[in-house]
Amino acid sequence: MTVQESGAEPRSAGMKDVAAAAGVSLGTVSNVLNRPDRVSPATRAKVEAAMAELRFVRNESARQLRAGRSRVLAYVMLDGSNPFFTDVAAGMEDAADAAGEGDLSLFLCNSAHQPSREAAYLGRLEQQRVQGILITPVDPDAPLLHEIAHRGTPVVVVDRTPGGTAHCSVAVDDVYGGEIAVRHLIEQGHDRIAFIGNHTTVGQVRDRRLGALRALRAAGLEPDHLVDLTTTALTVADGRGAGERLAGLPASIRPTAAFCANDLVALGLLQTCANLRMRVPEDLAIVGYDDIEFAAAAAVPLTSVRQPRRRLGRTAVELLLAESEPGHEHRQVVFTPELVVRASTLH
Amino acid sequence: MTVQESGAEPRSAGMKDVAAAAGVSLGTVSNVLNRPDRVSPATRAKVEAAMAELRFVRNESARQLRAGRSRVLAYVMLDGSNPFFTDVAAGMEDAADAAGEGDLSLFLCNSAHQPSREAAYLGRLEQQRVQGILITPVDPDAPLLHEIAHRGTPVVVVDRTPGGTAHCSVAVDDVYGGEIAVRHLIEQGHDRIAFIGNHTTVGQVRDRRLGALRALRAAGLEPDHLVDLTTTALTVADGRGAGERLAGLPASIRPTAAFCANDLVALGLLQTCANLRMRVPEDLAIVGYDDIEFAAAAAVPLTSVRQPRRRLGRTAVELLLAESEPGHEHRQVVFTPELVVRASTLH
DNA sequence: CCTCCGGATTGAAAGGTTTCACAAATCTGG
DNA sequence: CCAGATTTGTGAAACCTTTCAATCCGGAGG
Repeated sequence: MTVQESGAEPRSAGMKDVAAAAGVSLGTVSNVLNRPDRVSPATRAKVEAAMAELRFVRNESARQLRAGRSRVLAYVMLDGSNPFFTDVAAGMEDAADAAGEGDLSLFLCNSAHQPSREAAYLGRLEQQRVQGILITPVDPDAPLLHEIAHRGTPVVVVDRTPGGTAHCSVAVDDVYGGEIAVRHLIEQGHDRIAFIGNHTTVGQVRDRRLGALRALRAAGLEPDHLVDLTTTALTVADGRGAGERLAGLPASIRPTAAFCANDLVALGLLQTCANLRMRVPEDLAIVGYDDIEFAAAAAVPLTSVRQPRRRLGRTAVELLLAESEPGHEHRQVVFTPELVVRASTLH
Repeated sequence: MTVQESGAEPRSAGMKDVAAAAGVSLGTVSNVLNRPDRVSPATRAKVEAAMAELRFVRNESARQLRAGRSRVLAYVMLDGSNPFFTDVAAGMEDAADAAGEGDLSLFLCNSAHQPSREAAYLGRLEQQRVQGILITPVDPDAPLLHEIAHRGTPVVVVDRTPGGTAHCSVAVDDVYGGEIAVRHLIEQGHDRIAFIGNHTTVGQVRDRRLGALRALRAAGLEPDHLVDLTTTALTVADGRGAGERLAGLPASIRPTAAFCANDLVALGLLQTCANLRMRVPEDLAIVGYDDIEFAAAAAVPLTSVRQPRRRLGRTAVELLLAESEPGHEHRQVVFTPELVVRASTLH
């Protein structure tokens, strides 16, 4: 009963072949695929048998060509090895699964901070006529994003607040996040606090620092109670380096607490403390940012500012899907972060 | 000079429109795109101007339809939030960039351990006629993979060793990895060693444990010098739990060292030690597996078995691209892991 | 002046699916 | 047994690009 025994695959079978094998017309095969209820059970069975026999695989390119748009969403992530972004992506997957009824896939693209790679992905995605692009861009104000949106592919900016209102976006209130972190430290009795991060280069970090200053002001402390330890990036190594500089300060002016621009930095700092026998939180209290899984898993569990990562991702997808609705207006959604207090700040 | 001012985009321009606008034939536009040297500078300029004017975006679906194959690779990853896999993916990106001359993109799909999601992605990718699929499967012996490969889409299995020789694969020698880990512990004077992991359910973990036993045997120790603390998965929480069980053992039989099936478990164990005031490595030496970035960044930097993660990814892509060569034979590449010794095992 | 040549351009076919107006077959109820 | 409604099935057009054989043209060589 098998149809062929030769080893070499004939060029893969299309609907035309299926139609011929089943003795029906092309249109009927299409109906079996797309509107099974419009076709009698008997013919449907015949067609399905033929499809199995011929190992028919639907040709997505042809479908898309006809349809004009694909059923694919893509997230161009800034850094695939940062747990923060993978969690955001997980939220997107959930939303895509839920919304698409199995008919919507999410592809991930990692720009790894490289503008050229980001541009290459964007170009490919646009040519692919994807249903929409989610992106945490290297540069939130790059004109390419506007162009793409303007040419008709919906774009949602994630975890960045683009200057204008040209796209939908989701973000977290970083000023507030900085504020609650430092307010907590002040409440714990600290009044000389290190800020560790690259606030001169990254907008997010600048905002967190502004929040820190606001908390000081609210407590009646001068801005110089915030001691800047500037890093070049936000890696564990940067945290270690900052820790050494911190330890090198004379005890009279050394901060008793540190607010780190992200958890990686905080973990690096924590490691230096362990090396130098500084006790956490007794000698130095530490607050991180992001509340990645490893923050809770550290030797001294880290107090951290939690961002609703999965929620961020889910919302981004929802905004994206809403773009196709008739009278769509771009929305800027801002979430509020939350302080998670753990041992690194509690005596 | 602009062509239209109305707000609504007319359905996006195709090559036909460009040809009309430039006053040339369709074929010429195609030549400008694909074989620019075959076209005179003058006409090329005209055509390029028209493309810019009309905001022409090439339609990838139509290209693919004609070409029969796309220039996309995809990695279906088992767990997007495990740094191990994101590093493997980074290696793949490098290789794809290098090999494709900007003409090959890698998309990431996260199955998150869910067979249904994995199957959905595989179906979509096959229908998309991607150039090849890289996958760390939920179940390495699932028949679906064979079917796909058999229907003509190249498949490379990553970090798993499928039973047969039906695909190319890249993996790491887990038996050897287990062996060097435990040999190291033995050399440090330990002779009662805990093994922490889910070796009954995961092939990789089973192999690591086999290696551990082999090291014991080589040192003339009985297998019962390995104390199994079985976990349900390999998370930080599992590590914490195992740590508590370990601490609960009577001192007379309590192991003085632990070999953890991955770094997450080791980090969890380390945290419990910190809580319970067990010193590492004095009271308990710890070896992890994978050497993720956080292993080095832990409060007590972890000794760990390093897998060549990026190399794994690069090689996988190379194997995949080699599949299209004429007389291709499937290859099983196995890498050798390497022990990275840090403070968690050194007095 | 004619032929031939090579570079530039053209036109048509092909690739696999979806859609839609339409034909055929079957059923409803009078 | 018939008109009309309903259910099934058909055929052709359309989607946009690439490819390739064929045509066109100006110029070189005879």
